Amino acid sequence: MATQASDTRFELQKGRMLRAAARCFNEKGYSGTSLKDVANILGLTDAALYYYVKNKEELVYLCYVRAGEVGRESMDRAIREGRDGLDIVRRYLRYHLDVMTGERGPIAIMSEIPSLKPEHRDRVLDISRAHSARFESILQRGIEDGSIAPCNVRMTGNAIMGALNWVPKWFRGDAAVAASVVEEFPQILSAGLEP
Amino acid sequence: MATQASDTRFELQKGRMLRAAARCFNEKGYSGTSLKDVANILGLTDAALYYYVKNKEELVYLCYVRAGEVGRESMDRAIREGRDGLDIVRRYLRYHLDVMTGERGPIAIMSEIPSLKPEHRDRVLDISRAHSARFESILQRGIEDGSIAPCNVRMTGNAIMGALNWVPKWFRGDAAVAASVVEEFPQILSAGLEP
DNA sequence: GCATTATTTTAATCCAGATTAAAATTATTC
DNA sequence: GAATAATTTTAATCTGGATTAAAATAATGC
Repeated sequence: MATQASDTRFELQKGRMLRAAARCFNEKGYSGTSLKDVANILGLTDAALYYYVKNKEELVYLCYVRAGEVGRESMDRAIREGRDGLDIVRRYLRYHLDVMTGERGPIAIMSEIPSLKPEHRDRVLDISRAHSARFESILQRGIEDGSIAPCNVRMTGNAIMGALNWVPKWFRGDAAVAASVVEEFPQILSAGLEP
Repeated sequence: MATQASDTRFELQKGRMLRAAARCFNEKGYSGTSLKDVANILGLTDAALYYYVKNKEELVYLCYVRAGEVGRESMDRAIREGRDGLDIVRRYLRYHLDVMTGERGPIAIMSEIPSLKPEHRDRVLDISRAHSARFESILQRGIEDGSIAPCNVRMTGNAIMGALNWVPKWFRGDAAVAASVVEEFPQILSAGLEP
């Protein structure tokens, strides 16, 4: 057995597997996706996936953790580079959409959190809630620095994150559409925030 | 508001079943929902559901058809009553959210369309696409009558419908939150449309 | 009340797809 | 180029919830 963190081949293949799984889950739904479907994309047999993951539940869990990491990275970068609240929101949306629709995508929609085992479910919920809370605090910051009009940050956050999370539902990998999404979505979603 | 045969005992119970199923699917995910879960809410045994529905696939299908009908009714009413494009958009959002968060709700998130059997899947996709197309044409009408600023109606439609469709993901039946959603969401989602 | 129909339960079976163990292959090390 | 470790496959088993048939109960009409 390899020391997982250092073994590049193992980690590369595992990453490919998570992306293939995310694609399947988004396109075929959870129940409509068998391990065979995921394995086929990789040119493997379903049983081979068990070398990388304990079971299907863990596969889903890791897809969700990965989705969370990608979201956090986009937000980190936006906060680092943005000038004010509104600018950070727009950057976050752009960076995140860029990943979602690009090479590192797709990102799994978290539709099956409740069927994860308790520890995994709680972990994913924590990640998810922390992300929402961070986004709301960016909105709050924007209100305070005058770049965003006063609003209910909870509801506004729900609205924007909802539109964002729904993207994988209709986006199917078309590069032209991807460009259009990255270009226009941030503007569309943040237009209503201006004072 | 066709009440049709829905006042028979059979239809009433079937309606209750669909609402219970929608609630389970939204809260526990599709794979996390057994027929027993749905039956328990109704004080029945899982096998009893087969009196109302051929199988689980049909249960999901009917949840989605019902979601489509509710959406269409809200849109019909908004078009009937609205003054201009923007006003119709706002009314649609309010009417639809009112149903989603009210007594007739919840409405199932369509997460498992791909695992429906072909005829059902195609039917739901048709309904879903028609609904999106109608919404886009309302946006277009708003642009033409000057109530909405020129925009990419496809993308703007995707954004607004995404935020709307995501609501059942975080809304859990709290009446105070429901009031807040119905009150604020339409404004939040349409603020960016004004010229 | 009695016959008929509607609804629900009990008690099984069924089955697709997850999971596993062992064997086979492929890569790596020295 | 053996020896060892990493990866994948083959060929089963296992399993939980879906499904079904028949029997039991409740409702309705006459």
